[in-house]
Amino acid sequence: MTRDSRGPFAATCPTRHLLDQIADKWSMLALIAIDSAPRRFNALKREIEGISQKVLTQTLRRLERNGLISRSVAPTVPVSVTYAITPLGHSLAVMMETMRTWSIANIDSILAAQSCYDHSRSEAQSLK
Amino acid sequence: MTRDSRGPFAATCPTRHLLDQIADKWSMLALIAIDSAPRRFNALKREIEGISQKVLTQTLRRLERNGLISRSVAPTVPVSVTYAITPLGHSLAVMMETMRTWSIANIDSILAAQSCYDHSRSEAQSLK
DNA sequence: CCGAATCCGGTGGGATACTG
DNA sequence: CAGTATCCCACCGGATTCGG
Repeated sequence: MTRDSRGPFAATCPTRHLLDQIADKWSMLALIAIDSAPRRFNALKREIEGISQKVLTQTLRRLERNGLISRSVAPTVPVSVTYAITPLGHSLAVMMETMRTWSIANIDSILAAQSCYDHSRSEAQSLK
Repeated sequence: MTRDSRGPFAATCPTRHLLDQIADKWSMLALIAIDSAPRRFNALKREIEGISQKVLTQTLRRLERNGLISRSVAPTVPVSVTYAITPLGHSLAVMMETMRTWSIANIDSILAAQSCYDHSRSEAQSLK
């Protein structure tokens, strides 16, 4: 965990560092959502189906800490908080969008591979 | 959790489905590693610093199930198992490589944002 | 060498209630 | 509205052992 001269998989390389921070589905989804337009907290919570408010808060904090989104508070009553993408975050979101496109184009191949795999496994199971 | 017509963040859309499967750092690292060249199990374990053999096995199984890598067993003694990338997996790995390039180019910005964020937080802490 | 199986501690994350 | 605080439990993943 100390030597980092052996390539892109050493524990201390930039790739690992980035992956540690944003390689989870909630971060990516939140980034995509905010990239399309600035959003309020509850709007995001409603839009990202299945996320809890606790996890959303944690996710937004981490994205903000990494300089990928910005958080601005309007001193109204009650307070309204808006999250917006930063230039850095947008350049990352572009790649997320590419992945989104890819997933739509290749979902059928993946589903087919899954059912094929599961099918061959259940066969092996039955003749045990 | 049932209606998927409201856009890319509904629980059942392809993006979510893909993210559920591969949006973790180990999957991405393993995919990049295998994409560069076919590998044996222990070679991967040695290369991907910090992963346990249990988690590596789980990760490889999931990638295989999704048709992103292939697993071939050579009937030698002892058995030698080789993992290789599939065309589908390669097309995904290309994007992972793009992210890797991005992370190297932008790691300084991220690190700067982090220390800036942490610094302002510790200030707020001290005058509480 | 490649993996399956078991045990087990830590923690991620859900549910709920409360605050400014 | 936008969180924070607390409880609590499932499951993730590490260590170890065993098998082909």
